[in-house]
Amino acid sequence: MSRMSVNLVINSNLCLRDPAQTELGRKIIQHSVLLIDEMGIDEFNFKKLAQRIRSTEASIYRYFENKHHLFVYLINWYWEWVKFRIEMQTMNVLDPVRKMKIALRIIVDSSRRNMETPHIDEDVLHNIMVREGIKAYHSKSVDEENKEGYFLAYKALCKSLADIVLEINPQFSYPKAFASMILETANNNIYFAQHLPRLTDLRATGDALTDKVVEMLEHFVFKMTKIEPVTHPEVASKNGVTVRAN
Amino acid sequence: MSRMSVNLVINSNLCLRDPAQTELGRKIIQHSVLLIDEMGIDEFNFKKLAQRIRSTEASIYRYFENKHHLFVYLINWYWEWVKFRIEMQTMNVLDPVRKMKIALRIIVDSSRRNMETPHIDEDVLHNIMVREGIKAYHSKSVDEENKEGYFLAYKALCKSLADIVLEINPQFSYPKAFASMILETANNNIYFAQHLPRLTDLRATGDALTDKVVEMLEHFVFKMTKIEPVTHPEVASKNGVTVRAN
DNA sequence: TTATTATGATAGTTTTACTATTACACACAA
DNA sequence: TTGTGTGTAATAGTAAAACTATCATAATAA
Repeated sequence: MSRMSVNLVINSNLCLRDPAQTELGRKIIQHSVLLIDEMGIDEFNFKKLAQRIRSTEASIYRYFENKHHLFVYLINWYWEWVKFRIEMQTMNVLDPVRKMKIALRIIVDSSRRNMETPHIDEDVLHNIMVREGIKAYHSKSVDEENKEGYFLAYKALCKSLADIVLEINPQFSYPKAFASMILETANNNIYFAQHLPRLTDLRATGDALTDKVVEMLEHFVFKMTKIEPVTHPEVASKNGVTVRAN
Repeated sequence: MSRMSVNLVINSNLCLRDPAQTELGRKIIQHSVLLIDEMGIDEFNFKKLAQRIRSTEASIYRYFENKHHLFVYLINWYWEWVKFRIEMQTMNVLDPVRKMKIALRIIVDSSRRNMETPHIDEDVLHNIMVREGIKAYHSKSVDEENKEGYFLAYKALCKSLADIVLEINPQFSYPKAFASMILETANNNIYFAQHLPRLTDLRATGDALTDKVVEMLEHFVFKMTKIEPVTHPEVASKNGVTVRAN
């Protein structure tokens, strides 16, 4: 099987010149991912990045207005990548429940068995997303940035997931809020398990953690959308639940 | 009815000297809340705060090591305040469902009908929490800060909520993950409704939005914890759900 | 060839995030 | 009274961050 090499299209407002087109641009992307993972977005700056890739601050500023734009570019790339994988892998799947399971695994997992972009380490980018991705769209300047279309990829991803929810249960009342909740909860529980374990029930690391997060999200999704049969009728009856045919 | 004036105890590691004890300290807290709300935490700095309160940078540095500590102090104060209100208002409530409803309203709403701390505008602090609160615990330095106990208030709040979940359904598999999800979802959906409406289904502002968020969270909680009777058996049967006595 | 583009080298500015020192007002204690 | 401690202000200064500007040069396209 040959390796695919896919070029995701990222909102061109986010960069002054397309970094995917040049050697230096790709180096900027590649090493900014690695550096931000190493030191966090707060410590990261263009001077350190320039030193790392043996270029200059001025050259980097020719690609990105500032580090926030570069950061949002990376987060956007991540969202596009997740959306792309979900679309690819659910393309010919008819059963919405199977579709949802596939989507959930992709959302939680960064494993790159099926795709490769040479200059981006998707696993490392996933780490950044889990730890600090939320900062891309929580700031005083959201509204302006939103107008520039910086968050279109996330909104599209949310819509994809919401659509699967509606396929499972067309009567579901809050498909978009539920979809965004699942997306955030996926990242949060990885983060909490790693750093603030009192905020989650999941105790594991690496692939085992991935599996547990997926399992939990499936439990939430299928309980909320009422696909799973009620497995504990004794609890249900204790709480006064009654189910009757119409 | 007389006004209560409650002094919440905040982790003393977060400040160099207790700002609640002095005139300048209280001014720092009061106006940092207002300034951060106005300009966002990124634009905010001690120089601007010093100018606003007609003091000096050096004086503010005697209370807080840096602006991140001040920020986490404020977020901590918020968590303590929410926790305090939940404890007060559910103290003599036996029914866990009523308890949950009270807790959810407090989590979503910042209305200060029942409490007052003269130098803190709780509504404005709630705005900050909704927009940027998440930044308090998403950084490269979480682990060190967690060791210093900076997030104890949030963990305690999460536990309170998880305990109510378990009171409603002692068999529930993920009480803590569910509690943290609800806490995050409350803030996120207010934020999304205001700034990224494609990420939620709720369309409203002000008190009407508060009501809708509470309604949605109740729907999520009671559907997940299986307290509400199944109201749409036709959907259930369509999805092949069967309920049988043991 | 000439013109254009991409990058590098260098230098400079402004703002941020601090640190250090001194002084002074005020309370309270000996 | 003197002395001690506390809280605040004033001032000055440093190091790094976040840019901006200019010029040289190498590669490349017309």
